[in-house]
Amino acid sequence: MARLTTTSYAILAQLALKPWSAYELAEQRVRYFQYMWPRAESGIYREVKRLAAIGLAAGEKEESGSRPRTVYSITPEGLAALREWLGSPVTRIAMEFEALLRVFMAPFGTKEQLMAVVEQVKAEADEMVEFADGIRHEYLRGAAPFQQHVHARVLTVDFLIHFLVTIQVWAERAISEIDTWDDTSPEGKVDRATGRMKSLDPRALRERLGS
Amino acid sequence: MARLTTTSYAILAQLALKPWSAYELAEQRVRYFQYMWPRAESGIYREVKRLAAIGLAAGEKEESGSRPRTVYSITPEGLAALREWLGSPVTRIAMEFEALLRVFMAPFGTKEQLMAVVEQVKAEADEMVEFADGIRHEYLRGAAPFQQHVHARVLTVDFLIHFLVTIQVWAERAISEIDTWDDTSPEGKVDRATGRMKSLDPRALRERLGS
DNA sequence: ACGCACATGTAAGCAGTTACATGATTTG
DNA sequence: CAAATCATGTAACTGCTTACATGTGCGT
Repeated sequence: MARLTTTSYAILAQLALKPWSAYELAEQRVRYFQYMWPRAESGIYREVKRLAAIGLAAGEKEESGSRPRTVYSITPEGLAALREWLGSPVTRIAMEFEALLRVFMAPFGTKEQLMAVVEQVKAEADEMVEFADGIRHEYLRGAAPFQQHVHARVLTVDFLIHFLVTIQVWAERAISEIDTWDDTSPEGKVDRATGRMKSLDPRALRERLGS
Repeated sequence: MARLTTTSYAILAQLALKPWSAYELAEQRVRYFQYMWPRAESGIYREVKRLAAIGLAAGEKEESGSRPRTVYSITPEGLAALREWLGSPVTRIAMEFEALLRVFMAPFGTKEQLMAVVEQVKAEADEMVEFADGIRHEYLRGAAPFQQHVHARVLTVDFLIHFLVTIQVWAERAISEIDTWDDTSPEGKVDRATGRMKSLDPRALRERLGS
Protein backbone atom coordinates (compact mmCIF):
# COMPACT_ATOMS: atom_id res chain seq x y z
CA MET A 1 0.00 0.00 0.00
CA ALA A 2 0.93 3.59 0.58
CA ARG A 3 4.22 3.46 2.43
CA LEU A 4 5.64 6.91 1.88
CA THR A 5 9.35 7.62 1.74
CA THR A 6 11.36 10.65 2.77
CA THR A 7 11.35 11.63 -0.89
CA SER A 8 7.55 11.72 -0.81
CA TYR A 9 7.57 14.16 2.08
CA ALA A 10 10.26 16.28 0.47
CA ILE A 11 7.91 16.81 -2.48
CA LEU A 12 4.90 17.23 -0.25
CA ALA A 13 6.67 20.05 1.58
CA GLN A 14 7.41 21.77 -1.73
CA LEU A 15 3.72 21.51 -2.63
CA ALA A 16 2.84 22.98 0.77
CA LEU A 17 4.60 26.17 -0.34
CA LYS A 18 2.73 26.58 -3.62
CA PRO A 19 1.50 24.51 -6.59
CA TRP A 20 4.15 23.35 -9.04
CA SER A 21 4.20 21.39 -12.27
CA ALA A 22 6.13 18.13 -12.13
CA TYR A 23 8.74 19.65 -14.38
CA GLU A 24 9.29 22.59 -12.08
CA LEU A 25 9.66 20.25 -9.11
CA ALA A 26 12.17 18.13 -10.98
CA GLU A 27 14.11 21.19 -12.09
CA GLN A 28 14.19 22.86 -8.69
CA ARG A 29 15.26 19.72 -6.89
CA VAL A 30 18.86 20.83 -7.49
CA ARG A 31 18.41 24.05 -5.60
CA TYR A 32 16.42 22.59 -2.79
CA PHE A 33 17.43 19.05 -2.11
CA GLN A 34 20.60 18.18 -3.99
CA TYR A 35 22.82 18.55 -0.96
CA MET A 36 20.66 16.96 1.69
CA TRP A 37 18.47 14.45 -0.15
CA PRO A 38 19.85 13.81 -3.65
CA ARG A 39 17.53 12.10 -6.11
CA ALA A 40 17.32 11.78 -9.90
CA GLU A 41 14.90 14.01 -11.76
CA SER A 42 12.92 11.21 -13.31
CA GLY A 43 11.87 9.88 -9.93
CA ILE A 44 10.04 13.09 -9.14
CA TYR A 45 7.43 12.47 -11.84
CA ARG A 46 6.59 9.05 -10.53
CA GLU A 47 6.56 10.20 -6.94
CA VAL A 48 4.27 13.20 -7.37
CA LYS A 49 1.91 11.08 -9.42
CA ARG A 50 1.81 8.60 -6.58
CA LEU A 51 1.01 11.39 -4.10
CA ALA A 52 -1.91 12.38 -6.32
CA ALA A 53 -3.10 8.78 -6.59
CA ILE A 54 -3.40 8.44 -2.82
CA GLY A 55 -5.05 11.81 -2.37
CA LEU A 56 -2.24 13.75 -0.70
CA ALA A 57 -1.86 15.96 -3.76
CA ALA A 58 -4.26 17.10 -6.46
CA GLY A 59 -3.14 17.23 -10.08
CA GLU A 60 -4.82 19.67 -12.41
CA LYS A 61 -4.28 19.25 -16.13
CA GLU A 62 -3.68 22.50 -17.99
CA GLU A 63 -4.34 22.65 -21.75
CA SER A 64 -3.07 26.15 -22.43
CA GLY A 65 -2.54 25.91 -26.19
CA SER A 66 0.86 24.28 -26.02
CA ARG A 67 1.66 20.85 -24.71
CA PRO A 68 -0.52 19.81 -21.76
CA ARG A 69 0.99 19.79 -18.32
CA THR A 70 -0.13 18.86 -14.86
CA VAL A 71 0.06 21.29 -11.98
CA TYR A 72 0.05 19.69 -8.57
CA SER A 73 -1.08 21.19 -5.29
CA ILE A 74 -1.30 19.82 -1.77
CA THR A 75 -4.61 18.63 -0.30
CA PRO A 76 -5.71 19.03 3.32
CA GLU A 77 -4.91 15.34 3.83
CA GLY A 78 -1.46 15.96 2.40
CA LEU A 79 -0.80 18.79 4.79
CA ALA A 80 -1.97 16.66 7.70
CA ALA A 81 0.32 13.82 6.63
CA LEU A 82 3.24 16.21 6.40
CA ARG A 83 2.63 17.62 9.86
CA GLU A 84 2.41 14.18 11.34
CA TRP A 85 5.62 13.04 9.65
CA LEU A 86 7.48 16.03 11.06
CA GLY A 87 6.92 14.53 14.51
CA SER A 88 8.25 11.05 13.69
CA PRO A 89 11.85 9.95 14.41
CA VAL A 90 14.37 10.97 11.77
CA THR A 91 16.65 8.55 9.94
CA ARG A 92 20.36 8.83 10.58
CA ILE A 93 22.65 10.93 8.49
CA ALA A 94 24.31 8.89 5.74
CA MET A 95 27.21 10.01 3.62
CA GLU A 96 28.57 8.35 0.50
CA PHE A 97 32.07 9.63 0.01
CA GLU A 98 33.82 7.39 -2.48
CA ALA A 99 36.90 9.61 -2.54
CA LEU A 100 37.44 9.02 1.17
CA LEU A 101 37.19 5.29 0.55
CA ARG A 102 39.93 5.63 -2.03
CA VAL A 103 42.13 7.54 0.39
CA PHE A 104 41.57 4.66 2.79
CA MET A 105 42.89 2.26 0.14
CA ALA A 106 45.67 4.57 -0.98
CA PRO A 107 48.51 2.10 -0.25
CA PHE A 108 47.20 -0.11 -3.08
CA GLY A 109 47.44 2.65 -5.68
CA THR A 110 49.95 5.24 -6.79
CA LYS A 111 50.66 8.68 -5.43
CA GLU A 112 49.44 10.19 -8.70
CA GLN A 113 46.10 8.38 -8.46
CA LEU A 114 45.64 9.54 -4.89
CA MET A 115 46.52 13.12 -5.70
CA ALA A 116 44.09 13.17 -8.62
CA VAL A 117 41.29 11.96 -6.36
CA VAL A 118 41.87 14.57 -3.69
CA GLU A 119 42.21 17.36 -6.24
CA GLN A 120 38.90 16.33 -7.77
CA VAL A 121 37.35 16.58 -4.32
CA LYS A 122 38.77 20.05 -3.92
CA ALA A 123 37.48 21.20 -7.30
CA GLU A 124 34.01 19.89 -6.56
CA ALA A 125 33.99 21.44 -3.11
CA ASP A 126 34.95 24.81 -4.58
CA GLU A 127 32.10 24.56 -7.04
CA MET A 128 29.57 23.55 -4.38
CA VAL A 129 30.65 26.37 -2.10
CA GLU A 130 30.09 28.86 -4.92
CA PHE A 131 26.61 27.48 -5.48
CA ALA A 132 25.69 27.65 -1.80
CA ASP A 133 27.13 31.13 -1.47
CA GLY A 134 25.01 32.22 -4.43
CA ILE A 135 21.89 31.13 -2.59
CA ARG A 136 23.09 32.91 0.54
CA HIS A 137 23.39 36.14 -1.43
CA GLU A 138 19.87 35.75 -2.79
CA TYR A 139 18.64 35.84 0.78
CA LEU A 140 20.86 38.79 1.61
CA ARG A 141 19.45 40.72 -1.37
CA GLY A 142 15.96 39.76 -0.22
CA ALA A 143 15.40 38.13 -3.60
CA ALA A 144 15.17 34.45 -2.68
CA PRO A 145 12.01 32.47 -3.41
CA PHE A 146 10.14 32.02 -0.12
CA GLN A 147 12.28 34.70 1.45
CA GLN A 148 9.84 34.74 4.35
CA HIS A 149 11.22 31.39 5.50
CA VAL A 150 14.70 32.80 5.96
CA HIS A 151 14.63 32.09 9.69
CA ALA A 152 14.47 28.35 9.05
CA ARG A 153 16.55 28.29 5.92
CA VAL A 154 19.47 30.12 7.43
CA LEU A 155 19.89 27.06 9.65
CA THR A 156 20.26 24.79 6.64
CA VAL A 157 22.55 27.24 4.84
CA ASP A 158 24.59 27.41 8.03
CA PHE A 159 25.13 23.68 8.02
CA LEU A 160 25.78 23.36 4.31
CA ILE A 161 28.37 26.10 4.16
CA HIS A 162 30.19 24.75 7.19
CA PHE A 163 30.03 21.27 5.69
CA LEU A 164 31.33 22.33 2.29
CA VAL A 165 34.11 24.49 3.69
CA THR A 166 35.11 21.56 5.89
CA ILE A 167 35.59 19.51 2.73
CA GLN A 168 37.57 22.31 1.11
CA VAL A 169 40.05 22.77 3.92
CA TRP A 170 40.36 19.02 4.42
CA ALA A 171 41.24 18.56 0.76
CA GLU A 172 43.82 21.32 1.04
CA ARG A 173 45.38 19.73 4.12
CA ALA A 174 45.43 16.35 2.41
CA ILE A 175 47.04 17.75 -0.73
CA SER A 176 49.86 19.42 1.15
CA GLU A 177 50.42 16.26 3.18
CA ILE A 178 50.53 13.96 0.15
CA ASP A 179 52.85 16.46 -1.51
CA THR A 180 55.50 15.56 1.05
CA TRP A 181 55.32 11.87 0.07
CA ASP A 182 57.45 10.06 -2.47
CA ASP A 183 54.92 7.27 -2.88
CA THR A 184 51.98 5.66 -1.06
CA SER A 185 54.04 3.19 0.96
CA PRO A 186 54.26 3.46 4.77
CA GLU A 187 58.05 3.93 4.74
CA GLY A 188 59.17 6.93 6.70
CA LYS A 189 55.65 8.26 7.16
CA VAL A 190 54.63 6.67 10.43
CA ASP A 191 55.93 9.23 12.93
CA ARG A 192 54.53 12.19 11.13
CA ALA A 193 51.17 10.44 10.68
CA THR A 194 51.00 9.60 14.36
CA GLY A 195 51.68 13.21 15.22
CA ARG A 196 48.81 14.28 13.00
CA MET A 197 46.59 11.69 14.60
CA LYS A 198 47.43 13.12 18.01
CA SER A 199 46.34 16.60 16.96
CA LEU A 200 42.86 15.39 15.96
CA ASP A 201 41.36 15.49 19.43
CA PRO A 202 37.63 16.08 18.97
CA ARG A 203 37.23 18.03 22.22
CA ALA A 204 39.95 20.51 21.31
CA LEU A 205 38.49 20.81 17.82
CA ARG A 206 35.07 21.49 19.22
CA GLU A 207 36.44 24.34 21.31
CA ARG A 208 38.04 25.84 18.24
CA LEU A 209 35.01 25.47 15.99
CA GLY A 210 32.24 26.29 18.42
CA SER A 211 32.61 30.02 18.81
CA MET B 1 27.66 -9.11 -16.89
CA ALA B 2 30.31 -8.01 -14.48
CA ARG B 3 29.65 -4.32 -13.87
CA LEU B 4 31.29 -3.77 -10.52
CA THR B 5 30.07 -1.16 -8.08
CA THR B 6 31.91 0.92 -5.53
CA THR B 7 30.75 -1.60 -2.95
CA SER B 8 32.55 -4.35 -4.88
CA TYR B 9 35.82 -2.44 -4.71
CA ALA B 10 35.34 -1.62 -1.04
CA ILE B 11 35.25 -5.35 -0.33
CA LEU B 12 38.07 -6.06 -2.76
CA ALA B 13 40.27 -3.61 -0.90
CA GLN B 14 39.51 -5.37 2.38
CA LEU B 15 40.51 -8.67 0.80
CA ALA B 16 43.72 -7.05 -0.42
CA LEU B 17 44.70 -6.58 3.22
CA LYS B 18 44.13 -10.20 4.27
CA PRO B 19 41.63 -13.04 3.80
CA TRP B 20 38.34 -12.74 5.63
CA SER B 21 35.22 -14.83 6.01
CA ALA B 22 32.03 -13.26 4.71
CA TYR B 23 30.82 -12.89 8.26
CA GLU B 24 33.93 -11.01 9.32
CA LEU B 25 33.58 -8.68 6.36
CA ALA B 26 29.95 -8.03 7.19
CA GLU B 27 30.76 -7.44 10.84
CA GLN B 28 33.70 -5.14 10.23
CA ARG B 29 31.91 -3.05 7.67
CA VAL B 30 30.76 -0.87 10.57
CA ARG B 31 34.26 0.00 11.59
CA TYR B 32 35.57 0.48 8.13
CA PHE B 33 32.88 1.82 5.84
CA GLN B 34 29.89 2.87 7.89
CA TYR B 35 30.71 6.56 7.67
CA MET B 36 31.87 6.81 4.09
CA TRP B 37 30.05 4.03 2.25
CA PRO B 38 27.17 2.70 4.37
CA ARG B 39 25.67 -0.61 3.29
CA ALA B 40 23.55 -3.33 4.91
CA GLU B 41 25.31 -6.44 6.16
CA SER B 42 23.32 -8.86 4.07
CA GLY B 43 24.54 -7.31 0.85
CA ILE B 44 28.12 -8.21 1.69
CA TYR B 45 27.47 -11.94 1.37
CA ARG B 46 26.04 -11.61 -2.11
CA GLU B 47 28.74 -9.22 -3.21
CA VAL B 48 31.74 -11.26 -2.10
CA LYS B 49 30.21 -14.33 -3.66
CA ARG B 50 29.91 -12.42 -6.90
CA LEU B 51 33.56 -11.39 -6.71
CA ALA B 52 34.46 -15.06 -6.35
CA ALA B 53 32.22 -16.02 -9.28
CA ILE B 54 34.04 -13.67 -11.64
CA GLY B 55 37.48 -14.65 -10.41
CA LEU B 56 38.49 -11.51 -8.53
CA ALA B 57 38.37 -13.36 -5.24
CA ALA B 58 38.88 -17.01 -4.26
CA GLY B 59 36.62 -18.65 -1.70
CA GLU B 60 37.99 -21.54 0.32
CA LYS B 61 35.56 -23.68 2.29
CA GLU B 62 36.70 -24.60 5.76
CA GLU B 63 35.18 -27.64 7.49
CA SER B 64 36.78 -27.30 10.91
CA GLY B 65 34.41 -29.43 12.98
CA SER B 66 31.81 -26.73 13.52
CA ARG B 67 29.66 -25.17 10.92
CA PRO B 68 31.39 -24.79 7.53
CA ARG B 69 32.43 -21.34 6.46
CA THR B 70 34.04 -19.78 3.44
CA VAL B 71 37.17 -17.70 3.70
CA TYR B 72 37.77 -15.34 0.80
CA SER B 73 41.05 -13.99 -0.48
CA ILE B 74 41.94 -11.72 -3.36
CA THR B 75 43.32 -13.11 -6.62
CA PRO B 76 45.97 -11.46 -8.83
CA GLU B 77 43.17 -10.43 -11.19
CA GLY B 78 41.34 -8.89 -8.25
CA LEU B 79 44.35 -6.86 -7.26
CA ALA B 80 44.80 -5.69 -10.83
CA ALA B 81 41.15 -4.67 -11.03
CA LEU B 82 41.49 -2.73 -7.78
CA ARG B 83 44.57 -0.87 -8.97
CA GLU B 84 42.88 0.07 -12.20
CA TRP B 85 39.77 1.31 -10.44
CA LEU B 86 41.86 3.54 -8.20
CA GLY B 87 42.77 5.52 -11.32
CA SER B 88 39.22 6.06 -12.57
CA PRO B 89 37.19 9.21 -11.85
CA VAL B 90 35.44 9.24 -8.48
CA THR B 91 31.71 9.74 -8.00
CA ARG B 92 30.61 12.88 -6.24
CA ILE B 93 30.05 13.08 -2.54
CA ALA B 94 26.41 12.49 -1.64
CA MET B 95 24.82 13.12 1.71
CA GLU B 96 21.40 12.05 2.92
CA PHE B 97 20.52 14.26 5.86
CA GLU B 98 16.83 13.90 6.55
CA ALA B 99 17.05 16.06 9.66
CA LEU B 100 18.28 18.99 7.58
CA LEU B 101 15.34 18.48 5.25
CA ARG B 102 13.04 18.75 8.25
CA VAL B 103 14.70 21.94 9.39
CA PHE B 104 14.07 23.24 5.90
CA MET B 105 10.37 22.49 6.34
CA ALA B 106 10.23 23.70 9.92
CA PRO B 107 7.52 26.34 9.32
CA PHE B 108 5.03 23.54 8.63
CA GLY B 109 5.63 21.86 11.99
CA THR B 110 5.83 22.86 15.62
CA LYS B 111 8.76 24.22 17.59
CA GLU B 112 8.74 21.07 19.71
CA GLN B 113 9.02 18.82 16.67
CA LEU B 114 11.89 20.88 15.33
CA MET B 115 13.72 20.87 18.63
CA ALA B 116 13.35 17.10 18.96
CA VAL B 117 14.86 16.61 15.52
CA VAL B 118 17.89 18.78 16.17
CA GLU B 119 18.47 17.22 19.57
CA GLN B 120 18.41 13.79 17.99
CA VAL B 121 21.05 14.98 15.54
CA LYS B 122 23.17 16.21 18.42
CA ALA B 123 22.86 12.92 20.32
CA GLU B 124 23.82 10.91 17.26
CA ALA B 125 26.74 13.21 16.48
CA ASP B 126 28.03 12.83 20.03
CA GLU B 127 27.85 9.08 19.70
CA MET B 128 29.60 9.04 16.31
CA VAL B 129 32.36 11.30 17.60
CA GLU B 130 32.99 8.91 20.47
CA PHE B 131 33.24 6.01 18.05
CA ALA B 132 35.66 7.85 15.76
CA ASP B 133 37.75 9.02 18.69
CA GLY B 134 37.98 5.43 19.91
CA ILE B 135 39.52 4.43 16.60
CA ARG B 136 41.87 7.37 16.80
CA HIS B 137 43.11 6.16 20.16
CA GLU B 138 43.70 2.67 18.80
CA TYR B 139 46.15 4.19 16.34
CA LEU B 140 47.74 6.30 19.06
CA ARG B 141 48.27 3.20 21.21
CA GLY B 142 49.70 1.45 18.17
CA ALA B 143 47.02 -1.20 18.55
CA ALA B 144 44.89 -0.66 15.48
CA PRO B 145 44.46 -3.42 12.91
CA PHE B 146 46.66 -2.55 9.92
CA GLN B 147 48.47 0.01 11.99
CA GLN B 148 51.10 0.19 9.25
CA HIS B 149 48.60 2.06 7.08
CA VAL B 150 48.32 4.89 9.57
CA HIS B 151 49.76 7.39 7.08
CA ALA B 152 46.75 6.93 4.80
CA ARG B 153 44.17 6.35 7.48
CA VAL B 154 44.99 9.46 9.41
CA LEU B 155 43.70 11.36 6.38
CA THR B 156 40.31 9.66 6.62
CA VAL B 157 40.17 10.05 10.39
CA ASP B 158 41.04 13.72 9.88
CA PHE B 159 38.05 14.20 7.62
CA LEU B 160 35.61 12.18 9.68
CA ILE B 161 36.39 13.90 12.95
CA HIS B 162 36.14 17.33 11.38
CA PHE B 163 32.89 16.29 9.72
CA LEU B 164 31.35 14.90 12.89
CA VAL B 165 32.42 17.83 15.04
CA THR B 166 30.94 20.14 12.41
CA ILE B 167 27.61 18.40 12.92
CA GLN B 168 27.95 18.68 16.70
CA VAL B 169 28.61 22.39 16.80
CA TRP B 170 25.98 23.07 14.16
CA ALA B 171 23.39 21.24 16.22
CA GLU B 172 24.40 23.24 19.28
CA ARG B 173 24.11 26.52 17.37
CA ALA B 174 20.73 25.47 15.99
CA ILE B 175 19.43 24.49 19.41
CA SER B 176 20.36 27.79 21.02
CA GLU B 177 18.82 29.66 18.09
CA ILE B 178 15.54 27.76 18.18
CA ASP B 179 15.49 28.26 21.93
CA THR B 180 14.95 31.96 21.34
CA TRP B 181 11.84 31.26 19.26
CA ASP B 182 8.24 31.17 20.45
CA ASP B 183 7.12 29.11 17.48
CA THR B 184 8.17 28.24 13.92
CA SER B 185 6.48 31.19 12.25
CA PRO B 186 8.53 33.91 10.54
CA GLU B 187 7.17 36.67 12.81
CA GLY B 188 9.89 38.74 14.41
CA LYS B 189 12.68 36.44 13.25
CA VAL B 190 13.63 37.95 9.93
CA ASP B 191 16.20 40.54 11.01
CA ARG B 192 18.09 38.21 13.26
CA ALA B 193 18.08 35.49 10.60
CA THR B 194 19.39 37.90 7.99
CA GLY B 195 22.20 38.87 10.33
CA ARG B 196 23.15 35.23 10.77
CA MET B 197 23.04 34.75 7.01
CA LYS B 198 25.45 37.64 6.62
CA SER B 199 27.96 36.05 8.96
CA LEU B 200 28.12 32.85 6.91
CA ASP B 201 30.65 34.12 4.38
CA PRO B 202 32.51 31.03 3.11
CA ARG B 203 35.76 32.89 2.53
CA ALA B 204 35.92 34.19 6.07
CA LEU B 205 35.00 30.76 7.37
CA ARG B 206 37.74 29.17 5.34
CA GLU B 207 40.28 31.50 6.89
CA ARG B 208 39.10 30.56 10.35
CA LEU B 209 39.03 26.82 9.73
CA GLY B 210 42.11 26.40 7.60
CA SER B 211 44.86 26.99 10.11
C1' DA C 1 14.52 25.15 -42.14
C1' DC C 2 17.40 23.22 -38.87
C1' DG C 3 19.21 22.27 -34.62
C1' DC C 4 19.17 22.76 -29.83
C1' DA C 5 17.36 23.49 -25.38
C1' DC C 6 13.00 23.26 -22.99
C1' DA C 7 9.24 20.51 -21.21
C1' DT C 8 7.15 16.10 -19.93
C1' DG C 9 7.22 12.07 -19.15
C1' DT C 10 7.76 6.14 -19.55
C1' DA C 11 10.10 1.58 -19.10
C1' DA C 12 13.32 -1.66 -17.61
C1' DG C 13 16.74 -3.23 -14.70
C1' DC C 14 19.25 -3.58 -10.55
C1' DA C 15 21.62 -2.45 -6.15
C1' DG C 16 20.36 -2.46 -1.82
C1' DT C 17 17.20 -3.26 2.04
C1' DT C 18 14.08 -5.86 5.09
C1' DA C 19 12.78 -9.96 6.75
C1' DC C 20 13.43 -14.52 7.49
C1' DA C 21 15.90 -19.14 8.40
C1' DT C 22 18.89 -22.15 10.92
C1' DG C 23 22.78 -24.53 13.20
C1' DA C 24 26.42 -23.71 16.82
C1' DT C 25 28.09 -21.76 21.01
C1' DT C 26 27.97 -19.42 25.16
C1' DT C 27 25.72 -17.84 29.41
C1' DG C 28 22.63 -17.48 33.31
C1' DC D 1 18.62 -26.69 30.04
C1' DA D 2 16.57 -22.51 28.23
C1' DA D 3 17.66 -18.34 26.19
C1' DA D 4 20.40 -15.41 24.02
C1' DT D 5 23.85 -14.46 20.82
C1' DC D 6 27.12 -15.80 17.28
C1' DA D 7 27.74 -17.21 12.63
C1' DT D 8 26.12 -17.79 7.97
C1' DG D 9 23.52 -17.07 4.88
C1' DT D 10 18.76 -16.84 1.35
C1' DA D 11 14.49 -14.75 -0.62
C1' DA D 12 11.58 -11.28 -1.92
C1' DC D 13 10.63 -6.78 -2.58
C1' DT D 14 11.32 -1.89 -4.03
C1' DG D 15 13.12 2.81 -4.62
C1' DC D 16 15.99 4.66 -7.53
C1' DT D 17 18.73 5.24 -11.64
C1' DT D 18 19.79 4.96 -16.51
C1' DA D 19 18.21 5.23 -20.77
C1' DC D 20 14.94 6.27 -23.87
C1' DA D 21 10.86 8.83 -26.22
C1' DT D 22 8.58 12.75 -28.04
C1' DG D 23 6.49 17.24 -28.77
C1' DT D 24 7.39 22.52 -28.68
C1' DG D 25 9.39 26.85 -29.08
C1' DC D 26 13.30 29.74 -30.24
C1' DG D 27 17.51 31.43 -32.22
C1' DT D 28 20.12 31.77 -36.49
